[in-house]
Amino acid sequence: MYNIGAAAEAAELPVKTVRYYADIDLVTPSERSQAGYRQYGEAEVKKLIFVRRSRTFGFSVDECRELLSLYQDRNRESRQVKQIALQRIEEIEHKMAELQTLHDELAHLAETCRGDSRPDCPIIKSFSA
Amino acid sequence: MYNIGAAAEAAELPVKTVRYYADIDLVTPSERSQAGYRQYGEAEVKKLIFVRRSRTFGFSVDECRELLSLYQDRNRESRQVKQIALQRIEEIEHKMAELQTLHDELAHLAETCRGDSRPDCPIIKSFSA
DNA sequence: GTAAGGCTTCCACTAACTGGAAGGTCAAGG
DNA sequence: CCTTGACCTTCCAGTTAGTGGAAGCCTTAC
Repeated sequence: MYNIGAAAEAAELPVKTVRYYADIDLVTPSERSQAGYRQYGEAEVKKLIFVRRSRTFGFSVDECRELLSLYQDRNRESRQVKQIALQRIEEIEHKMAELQTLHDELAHLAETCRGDSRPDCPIIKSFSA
Repeated sequence: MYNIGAAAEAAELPVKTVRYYADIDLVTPSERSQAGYRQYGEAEVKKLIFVRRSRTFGFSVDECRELLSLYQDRNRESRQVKQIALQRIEEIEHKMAELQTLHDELAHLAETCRGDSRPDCPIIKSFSA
């Protein structure tokens, strides 16, 4: 069992955020200690990690709720799970393509910058033209 | 010259957001029409697109301001431009790796779902275990 | 010339945190 | 046993980045 601090560290999230997720019933601790401390198990930590990754890429908290439910709702039809997953995958692929573009733009910028003190990155011209 | 609606469409951003960016002086229209309409040139539209891409991947508005200034501030030292760019590239690569993980998780989920009405995606077990 | 659609400002609201105060808990050291 | 420091609690206020809607002006098309 993890206290909130340990769970937050394991999931690479701020403690405040983990507490917030508990408040909104997105990822709730499996129990409370006598003193009222939130206690998280391995499964909850995995959920937190999954949520962090999903949030990082623009899925709203409500979408995360839906994605999480893919894993949790055993009554959901397999077909429906598959459909939602495929839809999200498409979005992710679009995001990846854009991220690649952003990456390439910055890489090109970095490359063409000579790294010395001359303030004449060629890309500046191409952009402001 | 683009009116705000055309600029927003070209940049794939909501009109409201473009207006907001003007309000906070992130991307300002190059001029106003007699009637007070915001007028955007090609350069501003490119900036809007750049901002949208950057925002999509977790750069804050203030970070976008910095990234934009890489393109605009001709007095900035090339070395400094390069350093900021390289730093952001590292972040982007990290984001891409996580996005890939998320993608693979969902792809695996979709694959292992049989697509019929049986609610027994194997990944559910692996997750909740 | 009037109706539709786009533009303006302003103000209120939302989502998703984030910071800080006031105070309880727990393990370690003196 | 007691205290000190790190960690936990709730509650409330503030922030960021939009977003929705009202009231009203502008432009184009029939």
